[in-house]
Amino acid sequence: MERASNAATVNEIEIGVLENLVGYHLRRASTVVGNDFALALDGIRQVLFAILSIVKHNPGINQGAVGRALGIQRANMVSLINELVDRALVDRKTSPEDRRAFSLTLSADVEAMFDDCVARINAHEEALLSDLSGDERAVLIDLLSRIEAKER
Amino acid sequence: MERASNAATVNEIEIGVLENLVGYHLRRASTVVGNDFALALDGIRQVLFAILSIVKHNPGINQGAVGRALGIQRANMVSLINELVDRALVDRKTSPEDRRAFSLTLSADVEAMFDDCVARINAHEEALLSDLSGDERAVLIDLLSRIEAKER
DNA sequence: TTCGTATGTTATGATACATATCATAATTAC
DNA sequence: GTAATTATGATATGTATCATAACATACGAA
Repeated sequence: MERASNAATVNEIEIGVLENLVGYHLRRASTVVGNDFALALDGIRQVLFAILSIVKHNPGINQGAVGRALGIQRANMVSLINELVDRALVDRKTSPEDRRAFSLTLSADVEAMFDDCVARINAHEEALLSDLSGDERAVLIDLLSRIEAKER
Repeated sequence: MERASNAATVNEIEIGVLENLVGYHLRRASTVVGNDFALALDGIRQVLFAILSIVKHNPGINQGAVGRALGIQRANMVSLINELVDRALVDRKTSPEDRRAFSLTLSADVEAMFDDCVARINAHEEALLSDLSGDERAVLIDLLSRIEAKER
């Protein structure tokens, strides 16, 4: 290969206005982190871990509330919770207070597995953010949170 | 509703470790921006605009190179380019230098439409980033770029 | 000329995400 | 207290994203 000065073949591709678009960089960075997360966690997807974290910190919560916290539609929560229940990571029993709803909790013995996930995630984030100082990481999370707040 | 102090019903849901995970916030922020992009652009998805930008700034580029620049697999580029060609936004002709490849260029009269997209995107980003100063936006893009560089 | 590689393509499957509709149960309004 | 409204989980459906494997054709290098 290496056919002279053809942008198609070389690494000198101009991305144009994309360069200054926050949305573009968010997308790319999010994908990079998501892919590395998948490699590091092996089976526990980002969504699944997010649900586990919500359930762990809010025992007895129901599907709809988890979905609302994470921006996931009720309809799409069903199979996600099924998946977690099938894998014995989450216990689902009908709520005593509301017979329509399920009360979700982490299954027994999942705490240790959860902590292991956290350790792997910390290592994975550490690897991806090794170029960023502690201050920079805090600034990043702050800036991202302020964008999240614009959701409608 | 409003059933006493049940986390499931109130807005006081603890997201736990997610709070400090860059990956989580990247995902949420990226989704917020992506959804607003869709509302603002009406029909031109983020990917499609990204491709248009690459083609505009690298006339004659081929599909594979565009995909490499954007992190899109060759196989998945096919239907995306088809879509742009069908909508008369991109011209595709076999490259004179390489009969396997297509030479991609913006269709005639698409420049104006492209500029209109840019204007809408700028307005949409301005709305989402209104809480961030110019410095903060620059810092954000810098931090995101440094994460993107970790792709493997 | 042959062999390895690049390009575009097709097929396929997993995941993500939105919408509409439904039955049941709970809440609110009257 | 009954009726209307709303909430919850579920099912079905469709679109978009993204990865992988396999193929034909064309190019480049040995």
